[in-house]
Amino acid sequence: MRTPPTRPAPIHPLNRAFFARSPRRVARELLGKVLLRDSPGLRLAARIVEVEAYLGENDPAAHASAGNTLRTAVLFGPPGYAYVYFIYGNHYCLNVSCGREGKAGSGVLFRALEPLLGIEEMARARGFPPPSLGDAQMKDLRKLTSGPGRLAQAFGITRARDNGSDLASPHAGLWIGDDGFRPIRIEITPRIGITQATDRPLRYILAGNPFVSGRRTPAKN
DNA sequence: ATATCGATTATCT
DNA sequence: GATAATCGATATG
Repeated sequence: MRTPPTRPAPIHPLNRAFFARSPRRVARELLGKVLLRDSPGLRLAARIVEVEAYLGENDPAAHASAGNTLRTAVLFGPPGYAYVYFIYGNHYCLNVSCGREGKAGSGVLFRALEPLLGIEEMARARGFPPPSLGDAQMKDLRKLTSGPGRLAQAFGITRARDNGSDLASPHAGLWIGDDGFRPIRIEITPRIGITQATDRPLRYILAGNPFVSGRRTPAKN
C-alpha cells in the first residue's frame, strides 16, 4: 500500500506576539495562513487569501471609529481575539483584534478563504444541497468561502458562538495556524464595500488566487 | 457580461 | 430613524 499522494502539513498556532503588531503588518502576514474549526470528529480548514486592515478609532471606515462600545469592545482588548459582527440583518463577518492592548481598536477582516478540509461540511453549512457537490467546479467552490459573509457561514461563525474567542489558541476550536505555506506574490488594493476612506490601500490578497472575492473577468482596461 | 435591488436587524445619531 | 466592513436573485445588454 502506497502512502497517500499528499499528507496534510503539520500546523501550529500563531504566537500572541504575531497579532501584537500594526493591522497592516498582521494583515499581510495572515495571507497564506490557515483558518481552522475543530469540533468533535471534524476539522474545517481553509487558507487565508484575502484580508483587510482596519486601523482603529482614527479610521473612518472602521467600526472602532465609534469608540469602545459594547459591540466593538473586543477590538479594544488584547490582540488575537475574534471580533464577530452582524451586518445587513443577514451576515456575520470575522475579524481578529491586533495591535497593543487598549491602544487603537485595530483589527483585520477576513474576506476570502481557499477551502482545504471539510469541503462537504462547508457546502452543507452554506445551504447547498448534497448532490451539488458532486459536480462542483472551481466556480462553485468559490461560492463557499469567497466573501466575508460566505466564509463565516461556511465555518458556522456567529457572534454568540465566537465573538471574543481566542484565535491564537486551538483551545476554543476556532484558530489560525501556520502550515509552512509562504505566499509567492501579494497585492494591495483599496478596501471593498465601504463608503469612507475608500482609496486607502489596505486590502491584501494572494496575487492570482481564484478564491479572492470580487469580479473574475475585468471587461476592459 | 454588468447593474440594480430587496432582505432584515443591531447599532449609532 | 437611518445606516451598514453583504449576498443572491432578477433584469438587461
